[in-house]
Amino acid sequence: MVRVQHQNENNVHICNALLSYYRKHARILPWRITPQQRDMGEMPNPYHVWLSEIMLQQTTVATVLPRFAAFIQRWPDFNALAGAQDEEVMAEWAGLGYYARARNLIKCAKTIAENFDGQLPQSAEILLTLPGIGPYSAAAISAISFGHRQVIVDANVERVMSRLCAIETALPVSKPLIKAATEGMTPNDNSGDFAQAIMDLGTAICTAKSPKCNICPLEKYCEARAKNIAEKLPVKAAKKHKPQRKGRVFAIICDGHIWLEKRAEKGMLGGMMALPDDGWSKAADGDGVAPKQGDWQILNKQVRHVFTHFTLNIDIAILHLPLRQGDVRPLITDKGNWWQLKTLDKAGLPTLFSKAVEEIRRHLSS
DNA sequence: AAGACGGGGAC
DNA sequence: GTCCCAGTCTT
Repeated sequence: MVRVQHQNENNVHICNALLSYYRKHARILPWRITPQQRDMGEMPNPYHVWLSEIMLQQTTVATVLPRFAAFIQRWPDFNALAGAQDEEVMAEWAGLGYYARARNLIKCAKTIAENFDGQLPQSAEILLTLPGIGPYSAAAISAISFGHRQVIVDANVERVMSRLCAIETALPVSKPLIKAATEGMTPNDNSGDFAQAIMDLGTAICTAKSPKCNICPLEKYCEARAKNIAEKLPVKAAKKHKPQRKGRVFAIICDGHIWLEKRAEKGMLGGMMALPDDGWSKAADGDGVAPKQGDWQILNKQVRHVFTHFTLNIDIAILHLPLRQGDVRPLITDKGNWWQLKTLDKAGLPTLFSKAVEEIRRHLSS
């Protein structure tokens, strides 16, 4: 059909424009090789690609850069990461958010070390079976690491394709349309660079707000630009109201140290070291009840923190507890949980608890 | 199909 | 404040 033929030719032009843009303007990132290096037959380190893709899920490049550097320095390959203590990895991930990623990162590394001889499998189908690797990551890792032809759809691709094709159907209903449009445009060779080209374009030019259409290499192909609706796309479903929650965290202090608990593996902040709380992390306000009897002091300053599905205001309760000389036994609370004694340091804690520890230190030094 | 799941950066 | 981001997993 004429329509399809036209579509295909146009796709080739757009694809070439993107690859040309990437050749000239690709961001230099530590987990990438340049298009020129790829020309020379070089391939990126699959461990680096995998680690970066997991870290980049819902997380910006600027946030990932220092964390990626710390991880590859401490654990340079799958076997090293698989051999690490789980707690060390969780602590190194602290502050990055979405902690299920860290738990799955550990599981995935151990699977690769044990079942795949420390080598990342190449096929997207197998990658998809590994913990923490979904449809996007499986396609991206397979294409970028090993040059397999994959159709890669992330938030950048969704935005760029929605605009290129003037898709006015709202996400996520439009996802199949976007996937089909991307499939028709993805080259047989270099689908990894093609996707990364869209990501770089989406970050630098085809941005969510105030896209720079006047300097876009795809301007003449963009249907949304022609209709002057680029900034309105993609349409998204209305977001839900974010409820407010309140609660309390408890800090037992002894001699510059603090008792922390390891949270359950599942659920919020799962597997992370934490200040004990009064129940706010379980779908409701906290009850304010301390996990251990004593002369608790409530600090004046509250801590506010925004999670994905609720905002939280907590106060901080402090109890000074003398420690017998040399006594480092775990403290057993009235609820039967075990706490571990740690130095009063915000490192290795999720951001909410880092903020709380900051307040506690401020209080103690005043 | 919808909800759970962090945090930071841009405006 | 709002919106967004190289998503995945569970229900």
